[in-house]
Amino acid sequence: MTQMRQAREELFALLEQAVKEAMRRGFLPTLTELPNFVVETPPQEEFGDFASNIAMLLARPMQKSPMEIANAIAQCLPKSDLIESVEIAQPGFINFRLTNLWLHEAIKEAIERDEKFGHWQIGQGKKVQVEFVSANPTGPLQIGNARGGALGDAIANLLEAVGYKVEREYYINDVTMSTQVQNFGESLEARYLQLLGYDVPFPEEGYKGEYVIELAREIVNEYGDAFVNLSPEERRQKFITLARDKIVAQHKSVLERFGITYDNWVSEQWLYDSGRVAKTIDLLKQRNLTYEAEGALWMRTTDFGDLKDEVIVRRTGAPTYFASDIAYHLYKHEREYEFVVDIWGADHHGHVPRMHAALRALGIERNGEWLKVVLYQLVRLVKEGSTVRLSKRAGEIVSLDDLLEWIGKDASRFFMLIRSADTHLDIDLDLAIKQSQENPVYYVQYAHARCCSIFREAEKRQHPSLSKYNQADLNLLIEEVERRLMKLLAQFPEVVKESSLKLSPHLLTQFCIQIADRFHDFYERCRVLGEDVQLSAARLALVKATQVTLRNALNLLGVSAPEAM
RNA sequence: GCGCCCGUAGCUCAGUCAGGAUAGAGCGUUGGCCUGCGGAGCCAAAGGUCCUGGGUUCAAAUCCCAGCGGGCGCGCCA
Repeated sequence: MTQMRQAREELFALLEQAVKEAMRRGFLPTLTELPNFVVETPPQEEFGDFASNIAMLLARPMQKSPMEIANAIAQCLPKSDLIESVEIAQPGFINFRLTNLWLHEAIKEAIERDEKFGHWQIGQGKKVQVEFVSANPTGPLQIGNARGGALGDAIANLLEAVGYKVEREYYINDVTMSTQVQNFGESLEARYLQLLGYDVPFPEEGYKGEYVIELAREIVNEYGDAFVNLSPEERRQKFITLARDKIVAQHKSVLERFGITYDNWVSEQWLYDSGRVAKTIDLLKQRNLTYEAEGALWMRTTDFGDLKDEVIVRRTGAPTYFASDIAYHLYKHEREYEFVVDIWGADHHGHVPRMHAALRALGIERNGEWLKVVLYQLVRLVKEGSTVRLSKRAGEIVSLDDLLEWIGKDASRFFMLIRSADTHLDIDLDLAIKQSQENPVYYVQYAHARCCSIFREAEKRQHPSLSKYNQADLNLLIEEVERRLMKLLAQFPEVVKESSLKLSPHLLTQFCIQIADRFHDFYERCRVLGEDVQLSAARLALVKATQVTLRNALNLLGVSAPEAM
């Protein structure tokens, strides 16, 4: 139980008691049931620490004005050493200003729990899965994949923080008979032969990127002309496999540089080879969920909320992507996850109702809570005020490698998580590498480094407060900036919980910026290492709590928290 | 045509799911602050038809309906 939660719940209970007492004394009409009121953080500092809307919600059933009700409740509030003062405000809010006790407890909590500060046991160790990036092995990962990666990994971190056991999974869309994989293998084959001096045509719809030539060169270096004399079928097959393996290895490597390590890599081809796709199709048939039409096999997804039925086996006899994806989700289900999260680009949003329909049809979906899909919108890069244009046709793409080279891992991840997933994202490359306050990544990391620097300075000077901050008297923190900072730090566990349950890391990113803001504010006004040892110790405790909070928050986002910059 | 996402300050966006107070933040702009722990900083000001129009409500950026604008999807591609 965090201090913030505890304070909130205590107020909640006090309000309930007060209403009952007011009814008993006849100040208010008697109701058998109370409405679902809230105790929340008010929008402005001067309204106090917490506010409740209970009086306004009671106005209708009680046939009295909210102000009148609020007054009656305030009069009947039981005494509590939590509350400093209570105010009634138009149109009927009850505002509480609390004593600083809970804030002090929160600071101590941060210092004591250290890297566990902000963590919860909500997940009770249940197993969940987050699947993300899952690109076609036909080329380098791009900035869109980077957003998916940053999101997926941060969401995984957040779910871990609230107590789930999380597996990160990458689904390789490597089906060799798929048009794209075939095409890619053929492109690679053509480049290989061309490098060896053969005059072969490049496939018309082939992958024209420079990276294909580079891969071909690698193969020439490793295998020489060993594939020239194979039969065309054999050679093609060989190249398709080689292409897949090489690209998957590259993906793995660049994702590691991006700070992402997966627990599982699942191959779509394997779903076929192991018979899972065929079994899935049989299962759908058995359950009478399919019908044949126009030479293809369809699934009745419309019976389960989809807009149109979907083909699962083509006229050619080849199963569709939808079929293997059902097989894939059945495989996920077999592994007994409490729920699974899929991170997809917004261009896949048409796939969402299909998958939900299929899972409902198979009885896997329990009230829409098992498969959680997070869709993210496109990312654009902006440089000198204009969009960095991408032309896939010309083979010019901005890859994740490029992004990492230009702005580095921390800035990439931070910016990818600064907005909610379902909003378009512009990343200003000039801003992202700027080492100044304008750049939020630096601003936040700098705040952390500054906390560390204060401790370094204290050690250097052997400041006597250093050994005392663990038992500091936090009552000495009386400045408004100190209180504001404490209040924000106290919110951290709830922010973690909320961003986790909403699968919304950007809430945490925004929180980081706020902390940095208030910390710099504090730093500017309050000297930490001064002559008053007791005061210094108290402020050092606040700095430590800030450091812990920032470090934990940044780590959840996958951004490093440097001790010096 | 149908479906999904977005529309909030000059710019980029929080806030919308769970309706509450004078709608917030960062950047930019303007003006100010610094001899001590990192100026890689701080303060202040200006800046808004919350896309439009209806509806529900004591109360709407938030919920409902109808439009408008932008993006995406609607394939026996993945």
